[in-house]
Amino acid sequence: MYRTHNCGELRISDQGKKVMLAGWVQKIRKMGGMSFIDLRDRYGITQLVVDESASKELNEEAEHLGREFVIQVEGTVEERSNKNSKIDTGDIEIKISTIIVLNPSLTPPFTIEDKTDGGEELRAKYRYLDLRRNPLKKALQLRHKMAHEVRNYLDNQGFMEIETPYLIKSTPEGARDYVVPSRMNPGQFFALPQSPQTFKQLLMIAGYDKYFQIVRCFRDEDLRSDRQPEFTQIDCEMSFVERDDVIDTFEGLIKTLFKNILNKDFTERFPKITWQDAMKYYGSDKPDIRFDMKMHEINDEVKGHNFKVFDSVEYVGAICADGCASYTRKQLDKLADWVKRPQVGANGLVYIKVNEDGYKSSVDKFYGQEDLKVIADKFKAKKGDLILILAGAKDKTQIALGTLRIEMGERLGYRDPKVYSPLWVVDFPLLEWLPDENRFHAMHHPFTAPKLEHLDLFYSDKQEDQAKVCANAYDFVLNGTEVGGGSIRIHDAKIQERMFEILGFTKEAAEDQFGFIINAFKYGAPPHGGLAFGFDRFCALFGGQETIRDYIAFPKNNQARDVMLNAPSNISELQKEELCLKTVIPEKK
RNA sequence: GGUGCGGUAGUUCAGCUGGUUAGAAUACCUGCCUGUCACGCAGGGGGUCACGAGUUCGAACCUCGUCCGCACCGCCA
Repeated sequence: MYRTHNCGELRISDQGKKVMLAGWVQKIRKMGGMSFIDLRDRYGITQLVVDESASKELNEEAEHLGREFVIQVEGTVEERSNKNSKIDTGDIEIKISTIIVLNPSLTPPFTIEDKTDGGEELRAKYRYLDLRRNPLKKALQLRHKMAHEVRNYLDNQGFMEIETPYLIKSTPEGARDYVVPSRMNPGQFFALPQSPQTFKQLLMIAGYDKYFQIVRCFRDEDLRSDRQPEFTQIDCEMSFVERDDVIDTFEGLIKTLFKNILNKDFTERFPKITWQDAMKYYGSDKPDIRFDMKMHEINDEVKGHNFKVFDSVEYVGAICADGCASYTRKQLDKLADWVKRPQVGANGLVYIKVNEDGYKSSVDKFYGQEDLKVIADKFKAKKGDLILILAGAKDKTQIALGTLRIEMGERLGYRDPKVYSPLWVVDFPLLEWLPDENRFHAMHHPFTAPKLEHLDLFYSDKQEDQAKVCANAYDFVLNGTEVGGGSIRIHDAKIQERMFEILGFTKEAAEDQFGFIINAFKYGAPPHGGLAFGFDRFCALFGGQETIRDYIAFPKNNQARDVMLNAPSNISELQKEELCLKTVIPEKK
């Protein structure tokens, strides 16, 4: 037996007990005749003490311990003379009688503390040491609890968790696939799933009308702080449902998570806004509605004043930032530079300050006090507010203004990670035009049903009609992050065939890529729909973080490498031969 | 593919306009210390200034290239 208790559970009520503990040496404080040792495990820290009553041997043993040694001790629980209110076990200490070093440790390359001195790269290389730190421990605990709550809720609702294969067929739509060569089928490849989309639909056709799976998905695309090449979805699908049935079911799940994990009650229904309105008022399909600061078009208010920039563009829009009229010329110039960076892409920035003594704008030459007042009133601007105006092509400028809105919200402290503002974005466009490829692609995925009232447009020959078709799709958005998305699916083989037609598939290509599901639709496919949550993002948001890396035990770095394993790596010539692979690395220009 | 920031002691960083024996904090080692919990005090060791080329009497510092990390844009149905 190594231990009778863990390092986080002993209390003053255990006083006098003989106990055995095992764990890692967090810190040793030598005080001359006596030593204190902080012993750590997953559950907490318990102070061990070796004092004058201990033998010489024990004192010596204690002095030769180092950080992160794994030790086992025996001793008696005693009340401390100096208590430490910062830790749960702070009222007691263990007066130890024996120390056994189970395993020594090299000095770790960074400190195993809540606030470590290690940089990200180093911590990634020694991930197993980083995982000993509290913040990561808490993150993984949160993730475990979330997964547990999800399974519990969905099980109670009658959902079945069914596993689907990881070795599947590569398809041209969507993200780049990770592929796996097949030894037994020389020259051919499996793909790892970007999501179990088609399988869950086949399960609906098979009659498993409530399915879910907490499942790994793979996408070979560039990384971000909230994007990993392998990530986890809570993947769900239901039969005999309409959009609001799905939304209701999963709003229930989300509310349960909020209640049981964060103890937050959401009594109201989550708001629903259309994609159109999201773009119009927030310049984003995943609006952060923790703060208002809505965008408004001001074409009518600004055109016809001989200001060529505004007169010549498709769209002029603005936001009103509370209390920012105090911005200096220098600050405004900097902000103008910021919006002109390629990442934002605006051409310039016009401002109106609402000062005590009237309006002051960067376009006073063209607009009088009355003109500026009309604009300010549209935003209900108060004295001290700052109106920021962008102009240009509508789509691009709305997005740029949305980016500026987020920046101003950030600066004004409106993006508190402890405040949660969930919403549903609905009525996405079904199709998106790809000018470079001169074709449509499915905005969500090619199995998404068009809204019934748009079927006429869907069957129209005109591309401008097709572009107007709305999808029966919905995203769940939390604090400006897309956390979930789904749709009612096509369950009619004819509509599915039409969809592939619009997407530019020949009959043969559609048959080749998706024949299995088109065929399945012919054998009694029920109406169905579902959604999938990005589980890593969900966990990160609940933990108040923007980056998902801390919520994944062993994540990849920016270059999609595992720096601890040093993977990916080369394989042997024999392996390559068996897999019919030959290395050809294209030369760089 | 692109933009920005960065790479100096085990670690996190400072190092100004090119001129030093390249510093600080922390970690580590040694000694002292009987109530610490960011213990304290004294001392010590520790550097391929990412790599390569160039400019210069002289480069951690300037130029060019390469590599690596992070954030973002493109991309991610």
